[in-house]
Amino acid sequence: MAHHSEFGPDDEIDYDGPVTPYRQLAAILAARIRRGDWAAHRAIPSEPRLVQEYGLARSTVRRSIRLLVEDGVVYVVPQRGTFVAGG
Amino acid sequence: MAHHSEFGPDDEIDYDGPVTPYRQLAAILAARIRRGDWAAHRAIPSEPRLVQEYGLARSTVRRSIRLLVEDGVVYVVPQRGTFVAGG
DNA sequence: ATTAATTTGTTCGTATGTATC
DNA sequence: TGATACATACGAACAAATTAA
Repeated sequence: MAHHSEFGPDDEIDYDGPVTPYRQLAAILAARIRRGDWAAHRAIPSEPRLVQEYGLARSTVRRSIRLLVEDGVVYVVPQRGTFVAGG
Repeated sequence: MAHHSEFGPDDEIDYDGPVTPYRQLAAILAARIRRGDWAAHRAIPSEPRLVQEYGLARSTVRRSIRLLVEDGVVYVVPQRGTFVAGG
């Protein structure tokens, strides 16, 4: 039995589940940030990188990032990258 | 002779019987879920798919699903699909 | 100074779900 | 029954800015 919640972020996208892929990716990235994969004001992987890593379309990846921005988890610098928000 | 109850769910809709088609479909789907065709939190076939598979109108299919929701067998996620309920 | 590579920004088209009328 | 709306996902193309060679 896993030690995370029923719909918690795993590391794989589930297309047949009730949670949309873009929300799954957002949860995954948020979890990785909390876990400390990237520190505050450090860049998370680029959009093409996330596309490759999770097998999603870029438009979907961008939707995830938009969600994370709205939640104050990350911020985007145009033509530069997406960075972990923080104190 | 079949090994299910007298009016139990078959895999075909009987239009001449006493049970309404939408209740038949609901029973069929419930049986398929019990049988393990789809696990908990997995999507069941889409409405258009069920329309095609069972030769029913979409409104009828939706009525079946509503019944299954009321019975706690499945739950619907708007703009996403219908999923098997489960602990 | 040029060029190429990288990264986000934008738009279009197609497909599939459910929701609604 | 049929049509339309809304949300989502994929794919592709191009623009704009930055950075590195």
